[in-house]
Amino acid sequence: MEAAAIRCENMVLNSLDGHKFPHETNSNTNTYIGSPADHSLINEMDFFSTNTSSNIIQPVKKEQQHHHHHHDQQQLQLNLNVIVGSNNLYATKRTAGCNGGTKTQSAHKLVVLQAELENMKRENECLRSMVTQVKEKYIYLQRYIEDYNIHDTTNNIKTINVVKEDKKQSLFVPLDLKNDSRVDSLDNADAKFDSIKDGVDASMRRVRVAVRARSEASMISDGCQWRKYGQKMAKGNPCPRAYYRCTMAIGCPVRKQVQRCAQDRSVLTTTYEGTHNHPLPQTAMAMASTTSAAASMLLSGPKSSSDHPILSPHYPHLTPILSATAPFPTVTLDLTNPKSDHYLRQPPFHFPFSTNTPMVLGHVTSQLNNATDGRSSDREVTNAATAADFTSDPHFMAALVAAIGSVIGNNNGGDNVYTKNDTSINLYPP
DNA sequence: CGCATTTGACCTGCGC
DNA sequence: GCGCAGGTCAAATGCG
Repeated sequence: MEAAAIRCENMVLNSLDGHKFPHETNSNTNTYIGSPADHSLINEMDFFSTNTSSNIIQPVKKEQQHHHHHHDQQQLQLNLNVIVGSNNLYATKRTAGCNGGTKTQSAHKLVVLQAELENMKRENECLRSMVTQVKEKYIYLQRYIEDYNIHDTTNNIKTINVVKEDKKQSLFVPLDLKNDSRVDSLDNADAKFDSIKDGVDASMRRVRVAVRARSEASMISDGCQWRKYGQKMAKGNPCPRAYYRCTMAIGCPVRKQVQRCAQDRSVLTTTYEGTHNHPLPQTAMAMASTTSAAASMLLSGPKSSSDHPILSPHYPHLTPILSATAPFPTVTLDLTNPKSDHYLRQPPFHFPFSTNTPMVLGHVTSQLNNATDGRSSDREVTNAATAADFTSDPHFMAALVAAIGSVIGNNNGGDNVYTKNDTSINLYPP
């Protein structure tokens, strides 16, 4: 805070360089404290110098030499004296050697002080005007940066943080300006930065990827460490829903829900939410990259349908679809359908997760996440098109293939191919 | 005893 | 405004 105040003081003083003060045009009659035209520092004034050829007010050079090493500090003090007013100046002059003069001297002194006061008032006006200009320029730049970030929020979380941090470092609001309405706008801008960042973070955390798989275990092992923090009975499902949070790193926002399917108790639905903020073991990379890619896709929105891959009609089981019934955008990967034999010619596929019971990988399809309550809505129809666009994203599909490859345990290092140019998935080449 | 799990209470958003 | 459902918290409990 103190450093910021000093920096602002320097900024204001620097901004005064080259500025022409009103009194500069009248320098023959008076010498002014802190005048840019007179860079020699004046600590005290000898109002009663015997040197009649000089100006009325003479700087005391001896004092200047004594305090040369306190240049900046004393300049600040002098500016403070200017603001305080004439009383302090009068006291200063008394200490400069006034031994009590005649009435003529007092009258003369009064005239000098009044003139001094008037000029100081003008100087203060100039300073105030310059501070206002600096402040207005800052607000303009602030809004410019703000608008720039609003129009580029898809991949700029880091940008927002950097700009906000820089804004905090550069922000200085003088105490006597805090009641200014324009200063309040700075606070609003700051709050707006927070809301933008929080909004992005919240949306990142709310995007979900659900995996349906057959397992007799209470929870599939996906390579991460989880801690259970709650359990609830969900409506329409006699099986409780368990809530877990990632404990591999402090503050990791990733959470998951585990619940058995009401129609088929052998099916376990695991819903992931959020992105890990820490390195992951190899066994957890596939699933994490899938959820991360899905989250990114949902945030960036559907792409143009003009470049749809051919995989959707040929591999309908690899078409993730947004959930319409879930409260948040959700992509469900269904690994339970036995019709997968038609597509996957290497049965049985053993689930690599550390469940005690091997699971037969079924039809690798994606479907609406309505397994728990069977509800449907109009949103399903509208989201179907969105989901079709969703699958056209090569990054998401690459991550999806990686996850599926790890799930089915048949990823033999490069055989499972998905390329942007081919826009197709070849899980099992001939 | 420390850590993980359980479980009831509490909060929040949404629909009526 | 009220009730419901989903989600989270935190004290109580269990276990190694």
